[in-house]
Amino acid sequence: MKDPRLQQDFFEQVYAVVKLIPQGRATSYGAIARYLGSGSSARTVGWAMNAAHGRPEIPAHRVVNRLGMLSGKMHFGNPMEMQQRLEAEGVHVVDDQIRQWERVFWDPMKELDT
DNA sequence: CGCCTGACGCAAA
DNA sequence: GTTTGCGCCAGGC
Repeated sequence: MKDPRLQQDFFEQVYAVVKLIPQGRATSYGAIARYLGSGSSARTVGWAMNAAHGRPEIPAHRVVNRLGMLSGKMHFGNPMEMQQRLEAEGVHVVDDQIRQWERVFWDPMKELDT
């Protein structure tokens, strides 16, 4: 990501991908980072989500770490909100971990790859 | 300014 | 096989 303009839009790019996540599916910070070309900036994606608060358009609950763990649930107003929203979409969560993660996982690289 | 931290992820020890 | 450390980008102090 050498273009400063793209860096500026990094968050927006993250949001754009997150908004594309289908209901009942979830992806990982790293997957989004790789899709955006910054494969090793998964943390920044997490930071972007942190800044996504107050953005109902952005289903932050559908973004978890690469293991399918709800690592960011504490950053929701109510830690259970993330899990509840996932469950409401048919994604079962046990012990802060998504069940059948392989099936639920939505890889933008794979799904949106041109 | 420079140093530290963070919703992560991978390599190395 | 488990634990530690570093990189990535942005923001706070």
